[in-house]
Amino acid sequence: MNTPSIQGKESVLDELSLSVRNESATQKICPHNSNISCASCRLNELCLPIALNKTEIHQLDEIVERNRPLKKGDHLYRQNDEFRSVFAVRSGSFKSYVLSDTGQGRVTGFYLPGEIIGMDGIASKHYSNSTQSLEHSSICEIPFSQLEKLSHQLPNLQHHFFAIMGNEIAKDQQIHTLLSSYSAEERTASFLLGLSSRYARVSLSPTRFLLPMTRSDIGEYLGLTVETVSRIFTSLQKKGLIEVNNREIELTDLSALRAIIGVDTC
Amino acid sequence: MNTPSIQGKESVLDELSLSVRNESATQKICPHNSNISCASCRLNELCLPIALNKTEIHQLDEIVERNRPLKKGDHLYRQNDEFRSVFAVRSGSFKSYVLSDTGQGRVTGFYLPGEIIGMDGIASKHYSNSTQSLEHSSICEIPFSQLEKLSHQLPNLQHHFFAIMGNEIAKDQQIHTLLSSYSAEERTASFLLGLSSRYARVSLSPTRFLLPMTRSDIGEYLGLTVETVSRIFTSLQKKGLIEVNNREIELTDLSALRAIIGVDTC
DNA sequence: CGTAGTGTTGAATTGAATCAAGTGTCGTGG
DNA sequence: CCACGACACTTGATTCAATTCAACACTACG
Repeated sequence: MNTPSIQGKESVLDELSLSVRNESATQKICPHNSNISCASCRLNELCLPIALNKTEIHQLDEIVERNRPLKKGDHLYRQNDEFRSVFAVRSGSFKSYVLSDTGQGRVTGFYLPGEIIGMDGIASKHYSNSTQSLEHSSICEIPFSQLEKLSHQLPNLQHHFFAIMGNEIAKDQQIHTLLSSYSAEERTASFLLGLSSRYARVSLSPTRFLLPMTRSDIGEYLGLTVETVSRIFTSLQKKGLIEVNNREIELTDLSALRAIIGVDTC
Repeated sequence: MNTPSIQGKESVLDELSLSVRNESATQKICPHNSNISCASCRLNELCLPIALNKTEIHQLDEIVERNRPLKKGDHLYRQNDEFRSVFAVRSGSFKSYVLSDTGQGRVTGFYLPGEIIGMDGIASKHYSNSTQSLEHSSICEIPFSQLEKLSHQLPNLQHHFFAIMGNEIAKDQQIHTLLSSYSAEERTASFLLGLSSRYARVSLSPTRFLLPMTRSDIGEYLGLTVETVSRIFTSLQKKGLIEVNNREIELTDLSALRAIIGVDTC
C-alpha cells in the first residue's frame, strides 16, 4: 500500500496538499485549473458526469461555469442569498454553517472534492446557510435552471441528480441518529471514519490525512464543544486508535474505531 | 377563530380525529377512501400535484397506487427493503426509525398528511429506515421508476420533485442545528411549533391537536429520554405555554413558545 | 378485569459544558 | 528574519443539564 507521506508542517495548509498528493504521474493537470473539462476531470466518476456518455458529458460541460479559485475564508454564498446554482467541489474543501440568534455559528456540513453544495436552496429559492472555503479551493458552478433543462433532456442526468439528492437526505438522517443518540466519543469516531471513506473515494489515503477544519468547526458540527473534541482526540490517541498532530491525523486502528460506534469488525 | 373541539378521550386515537375534524360540510369524502383521485384530493395543493395542470394531474393519477389503509403499527416498508416507491400520506401519520445495534430504535422522522415518505432510498435503492403507521392511515404509493418517467415528460413535475427533495434536505439541516446546539426545552418547543405549522398546512388547528406519537417517540426523535420529554411538557404547562392532557395538546402561548427558541415575536 | 404499554415524578449520577489558565502555531508587518 | 498579535489548541477544576434508576399511576384493549 502506498500511503503518501504527509508534508512538513510548514505546508499543512498548502492548497495542494489535500488534492494531489497521491495522484499518478500520468495526471498532471493542476486541480485548481479552470480550463479542465468534465470529460477530463479526475472526479468525473463521482461527480455529476457519472453515468453519462461522452455526448452527454459534453452537454453538461457547456453549462458548467468554472470560476476562479477561492481563497481560505472566501464565501461561496451567504445565508438568504438568492439560489441560482449548485456547486461541485473540484479541489479543496468547504463548510456550511448557519448563524444562530446568539451570534455563534453552527456548522451544518463539510464538503470535499466531488461533492455537491447548495441543494438546500432548491425549494425556497434562497440558500438556507452560508458556505465558506476552508482552504484554497476551486469549484464548478452549475446554474440550476440550466441543470433542470438539461435533466429534462437527459434522463440519465435526471436519474443521477435524484440519486445525489436522495443520498444527501439519507446522509442527513444518519447524522440525525448520530446526534440524537451517540456519545461524544462515538460521534468523533464516526466523524473520523466518515472523513476517511470520503478521502478514500477521491483516491487519497483513508488512514492519513489533514483536517481542513478547526476543532471548533468539528465541535459545532457534532454538537460538542472545542474542549470536548480536543479531549476526545487526546484520549483516542492515548488508546492508540489515532495519532494526532495539529491538523495532521492518522487512523492507526480502523477496526477499533469502528468498534466504538458498534460496527461489527469480522 | 374556529378551534374545533377535541373529542372525548375514548376517541383520542380514532383514525378520523386528526384528519377530518374541521373539514367543511362540502367535503364529504372519507380521507381513507381509496377511490379518490389526485384531482379531487383535498391535499392536492400541498402534495405532488401542486403546480400541475389538469391534464398533468390526470397523468400523475394514472401511476399512483392507492393501497388499502394501514392499521396502527403496520409497516410501510422496512430497513433494507428494496426501494421501489415513494409514498404520499393521505391520512393518518407515520414514523420512520432505525434500529441501533443495541436494539433500541431511534426515530428519524414523522410524516403527516400531504408529506412524502421514502426519499432516503432513492440513492442506494434500499430504504435506509423502517416506516410504520402511528394510527389508522392511508397512503398513495408512487412507483419511483414511473415517477421518473413522468417527470421526464412533465418539466413541472420534475421541477416540483426537485423542490420537494430540496425541502427535505433543508429541513434535515435545521434538525441538525436543533440537535447540535439546543437545550431540551428549546428542542421540545421547536418540535411543538413544527407540528403546529404542519397541522395548519392541512387546515387543522395550529394550537390544538392530538399527538399521534408517544413521548418515547418524541424523545428518540429529539435525542432526549422519555422522562425528559415528560418533564419538559409538565414544566411548559406550569409556565402556562401549553396545556397537555395525555395525547391532547393545546399551545396556549405561541409567542412565548417562539421566544424559547429565540424567534423574535414582534 | 387484568395486563402491557404509556406516562409521570423523584433522587442519585454522570457526561459534557463551562470557566479558567496556559501553550502552540501562523501570518503579518516592522 | 524576527517579533508580535491573533487564533487555535490543550488541560484542569468545577458545575450543571439531562440521564439513569426506581417506583408508581393511568389508559387502553383483549
